[in-house]
Amino acid sequence: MEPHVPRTARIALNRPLRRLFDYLVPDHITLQKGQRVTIPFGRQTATGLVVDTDAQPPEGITLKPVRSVCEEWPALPPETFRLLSWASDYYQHPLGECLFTALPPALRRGRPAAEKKDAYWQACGDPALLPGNAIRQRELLAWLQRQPGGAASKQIVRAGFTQSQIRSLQSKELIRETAPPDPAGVPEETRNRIPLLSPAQQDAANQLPLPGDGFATALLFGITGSGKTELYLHYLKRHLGDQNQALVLVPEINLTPQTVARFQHYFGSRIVVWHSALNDGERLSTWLKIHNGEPVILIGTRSAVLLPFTRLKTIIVDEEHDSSYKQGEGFRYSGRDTAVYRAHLNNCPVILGSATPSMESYHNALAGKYSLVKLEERAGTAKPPQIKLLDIRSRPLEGGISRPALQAIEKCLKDGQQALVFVNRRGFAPVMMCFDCGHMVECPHCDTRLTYHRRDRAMRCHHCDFQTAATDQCPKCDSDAFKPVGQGTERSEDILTTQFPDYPVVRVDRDSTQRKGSIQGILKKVNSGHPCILVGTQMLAKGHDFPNVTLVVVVNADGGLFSVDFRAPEQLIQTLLQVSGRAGRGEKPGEVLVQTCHSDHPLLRSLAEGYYLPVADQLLAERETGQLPPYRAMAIFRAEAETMEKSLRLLDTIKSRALSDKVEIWGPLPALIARRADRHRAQLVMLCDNRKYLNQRLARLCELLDQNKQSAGLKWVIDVDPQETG
DNA sequence: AGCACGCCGACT
DNA sequence: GTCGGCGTGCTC
Repeated sequence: MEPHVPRTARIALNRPLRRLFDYLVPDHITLQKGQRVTIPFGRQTATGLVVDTDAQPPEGITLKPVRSVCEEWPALPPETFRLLSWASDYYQHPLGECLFTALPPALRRGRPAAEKKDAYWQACGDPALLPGNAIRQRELLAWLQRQPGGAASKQIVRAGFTQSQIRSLQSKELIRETAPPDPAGVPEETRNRIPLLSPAQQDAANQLPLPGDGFATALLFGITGSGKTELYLHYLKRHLGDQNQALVLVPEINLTPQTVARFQHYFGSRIVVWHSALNDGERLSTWLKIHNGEPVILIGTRSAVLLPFTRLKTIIVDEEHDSSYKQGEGFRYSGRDTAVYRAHLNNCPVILGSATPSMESYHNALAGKYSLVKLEERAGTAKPPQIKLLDIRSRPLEGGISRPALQAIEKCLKDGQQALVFVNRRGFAPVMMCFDCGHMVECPHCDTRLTYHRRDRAMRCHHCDFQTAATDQCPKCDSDAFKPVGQGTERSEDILTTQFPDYPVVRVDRDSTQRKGSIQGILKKVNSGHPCILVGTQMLAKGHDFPNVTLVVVVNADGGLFSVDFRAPEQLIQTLLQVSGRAGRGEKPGEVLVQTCHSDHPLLRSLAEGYYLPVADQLLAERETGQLPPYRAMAIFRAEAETMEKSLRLLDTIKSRALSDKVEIWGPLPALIARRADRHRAQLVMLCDNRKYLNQRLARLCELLDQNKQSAGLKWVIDVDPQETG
């Protein structure tokens, strides 16, 4: 008879540890991968996820038993589990933290996987029965009597009452629980409603890979205004099937009520959203829906790709080039790339849509890994805008705007149309400067200048939380000639207001849209069609549609042309085209004026032709010459410590361990912003034409770094496929 | 990440 | 004399 072999489970915890822990499995418990358990961990009790069963436990350690299972089913279904294991390995991030990011906050904290149902209350008694001192209870009862169909506890609390007042009224039987009313407002799916496609759209639609045909990636190159969204809607309507799930990834800024409403128009309550503004309850409820296999179409941002879909049949990644798909800290995954891998695991199609595809996706399309589907015709009768380069060398500028641009704006307004002034603020924020001694105020904790905020006359650091009141005199020489410089939107707004006093100037940027709902007000005003000038940054380039804008002026296009960041030119071109797309939708043709000091720059000249792919070809050629991504895989080691020497020394040891003729190493060098919040930062760039090899090297380096304990205060991270090279 | 253990400064 | 600062080390 065999000796009794105890059953064990290998468990991952939500801790920044590149280690797993083994536990005994009591006889009455059976476990499978992805299941959530409660375990003793040190002196505390923790929630863990089963990663493996009956693995060989390390010797010389007495295993503790698993305390209990949280639920009988795996919180992470097999495909989701494999996706996260892959991501942990690919991005060199601890498995436990990766797995836990796929759980809603409630489940991370060990709460049960059940919805707390929100009790619904209805008034049913006479307020006269209440004692005279129960003023708030009487008010609540009166309030509740005014609510037709009753109200949820949540609403009652929001109206200013408390849970204990509800309980008191319940015990006196003056209110009773009722069934919640049917969710109103969201229409049911209208089965035969389907968007009408133009011949060009239909042609593109016919080329897309279908669910059921297995894994395939399509790059849908659709110019702005070509109607990609109709295409998605049509595709899902035709091919998804009513029992299946679909995932539509969008950048945070594009997940607007308008977008959601457009999807709801065709799919009603099948549409479900996932984004950063959801609260814990909403997150849990949506997560459970997805896990249960309800046939939803989920529109979500980056992290939606990690949800536990069980009937996923199609993935769409809209604006696939958008850099916000890459998480910039912690688990630094790319939502887009993870979506492609998910489609592969799931054997289903994935559609990457963009008017300005990323170099990565375009390269894959050219290499035949992705199919390239083109949609190069604007929907309706709209014509593509004319892009003109306006060389501003030795031209006088007012608030950053040249005479010819002002004249164009004037003409546009006189013709009864709207103009959009785009301030490309990459690297241009207003700073306070002394015009006598040239002094600029720097952050005491970072190697950055403080930026000036006119609204509250404060100077702030964009890299830490330091702020201070702006002074009227130069803090160094006391001169009165201490003024904000730079090309902030506020400056341009001033100039335009004085130049065109008869027309409204509407500023659209972070500051002016922060108040909730104010963007709606702005849109309403602008969409009324009266001539006006819109001034803004990045926000203007994305999402919102301004059908009456016929002129776009780009104040400053040069920021990205000669940057140290190899992705800057690509991002510049994408932004310029994106903002150009704001001009002349509908009947009116658009004009775009790009102010530049380098009108002979090949990229800009190519852009002025109005077509993206030739510019993309040029950008790709530059990447190939430099052997940069996507031609080689890139990873960055970043280190920070209380001194630069410490950071550089660590990276030097990493470099010596990583040296190989297969890997090219740059640095170590201080980061672009070398000191941030009093920490000194440096980085080491690694390039390799064999991604697998680089990945193995990185894994080995992590192992070594984990074994040798670092001196205190020294922190390091790996960024695979970095978006920011500074 | 937590949490405990541990060894040095200002206090009832 | 002790309360508590956060440096260091460990968690199956």
